[in-house]
Amino acid sequence: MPRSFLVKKYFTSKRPNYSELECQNDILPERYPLSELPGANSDFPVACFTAGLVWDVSLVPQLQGPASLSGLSSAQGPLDLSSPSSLSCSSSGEEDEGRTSDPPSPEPTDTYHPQQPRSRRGSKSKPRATEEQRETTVPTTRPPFFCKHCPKEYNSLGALKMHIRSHTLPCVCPTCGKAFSRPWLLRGHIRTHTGERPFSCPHCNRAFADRSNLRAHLQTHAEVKKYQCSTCSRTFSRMSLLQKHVSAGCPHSA
DNA sequence: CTGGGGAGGGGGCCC
DNA sequence: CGGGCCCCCTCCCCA
Repeated sequence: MPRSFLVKKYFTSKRPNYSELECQNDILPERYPLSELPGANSDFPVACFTAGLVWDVSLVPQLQGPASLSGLSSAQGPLDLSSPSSLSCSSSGEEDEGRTSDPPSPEPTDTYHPQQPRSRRGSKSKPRATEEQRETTVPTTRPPFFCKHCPKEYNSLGALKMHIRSHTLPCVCPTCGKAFSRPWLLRGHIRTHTGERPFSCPHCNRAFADRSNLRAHLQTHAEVKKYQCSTCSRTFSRMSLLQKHVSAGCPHSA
């Protein structure tokens, strides 16, 4: 979903790293929305094979791990259509536990359980390196914060609150009533109603409502794609395709 | 069956 | 501390 329809200020100290995307393509992204394409590393494709830019299937954890912890995908339970309240999200969502589609936590106790040590980081498949580092190098002195809806835990209240929104889904689409955890998810969803597609491909005429989808699309233009089979060296634009390739039995594996 | 688009979710970072 | 945005990932569906 458009996680990025919100035009943003680029040129700030922090820039999105699109080099990964574009380096495999030769054209400069003039039509890229927001003119944001990175200082285009128009490196040679091969140069992109650095630091894991091309995924080797051997490095991929067990395909399809517990990946889908997003039990919310079908979180379309009974929505509270009574108060669409435009695009605004009811910020008091943390309290109304009724809307979550997640099964209640086995331990429906309180939200915070300082002191109870549990496994850190209970979700994302691939934590960012910086965070990884931080966690290993900086001894966490603060007690973890536990979600009362699920077993997840966080080191900061802010992170926990953010997570809880995925249970309470305070942002409701005024058009169809679908609920989302964050305002920008809702705004992206609204694009599906309006048909707005601000992200156009610099290589073809296609346009997308979601930057992530454009990014995936750009892979289809790349000669050398991001995900590579360690056996036959064939590359794929998506992890899922690589997984299929492997599970279907790479012709070169036997 | 494969490749690709559409839609959505999550955590982290910066302001 | 919260909002906004980023990147990454996944699932579903269709050509």
